[in-house]
This record gives sequence, C-alpha cells and structure tokens, in this order.
Amino acid sequence: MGLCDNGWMPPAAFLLKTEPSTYSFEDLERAGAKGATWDGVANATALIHLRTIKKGDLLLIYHTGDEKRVVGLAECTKSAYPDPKQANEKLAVIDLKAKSRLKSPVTLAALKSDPAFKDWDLIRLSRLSVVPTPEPLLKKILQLADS
DNA sequence: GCCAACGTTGGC
DNA sequence: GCCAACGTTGGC
Repeated sequence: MGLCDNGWMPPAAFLLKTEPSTYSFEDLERAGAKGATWDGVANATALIHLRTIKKGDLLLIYHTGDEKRVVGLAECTKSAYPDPKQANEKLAVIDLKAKSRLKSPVTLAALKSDPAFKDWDLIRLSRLSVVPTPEPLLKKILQLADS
C-alpha cells in the first residue's frame, strides 16, 4: 500500500523563467482565467522538471534579462502533456493562469545575498529555466515579496 | 564512446 | 558586448 493511492499529491512549487520581451507575467495576466500554455522548453533537464508539474502546483514567474527578478505567482491548470504543436513527443508543455503579482518583486541579487538560497538550482544552474522550489525556500521568497 | 567545435542561455 | 557554463553535434 502506497501513501498516494488516491492520486492526491500536495501542491509543489516551481520557478519558471521567461524573457519578458518575449512573454511576460503581464501577458499571462492579460490571458485571464482561461490562462495560457507554457511552451518552448527544450532543455533536457528543464523538461524533466516540467513533466513533474501537476495541476494545482504553484508557479513563481521569473523575468530574465534586464529584470532578473521573481515578479508573480501563477497556478498550473493542466498537468504536463506533450506539446500539441510539436511532432517530437519529448517536448512537453503545461497550462497555467496568473494568480497575483508580488507586492515587491524578489531580485536575483537579493536571493544571491541570502545564504539560504545558495544551493538552490536557480543560483547553482543559471541556465535552468524550470526550477523546482523546495517549500522552505518558497516560504522565504513569499516573505521577501511582502516586505 | 570521445572530444573538439559550435551554439545557447542568461548573468555580468 | 562579453563570457562562463553549460548543452549539442558530428567526425573519428
């Protein structure tokens, strides 16, 4: 007997990176309740993480480039599935909708300056675009965002 | 299967 | 604009 026989899993959290000039949190907000499909993830490691994202998981949206900061929260509305626009079965996407903008965005600099985050993949693997986010770190980020 | 060359991401 | 830190590709 496993502990998850009914298929329920507590919501996990992930950070998703995006270049805001390509697709921003504001774009996701404009998509409203119907949300959007998060596609374009091609990196093998990022895809492994993306495929573990389930409906109901919390998503931190991070802007790369000039901003380099966590700007908003979103929620997965459809667990990972093969990209319908791609022939390659390995490519996966999720659906998501915006939840809320962070009161005060959390900068990469702020995260780097806090030793609690030093082993986190966002810091360790700067090119990873889908970053699993352990609960304690999620809590810290949400605290920093409200301050 | 190794590795040199090249391409990409994203921070600096 | 540069480059570190990857990942990918293709010749051998």
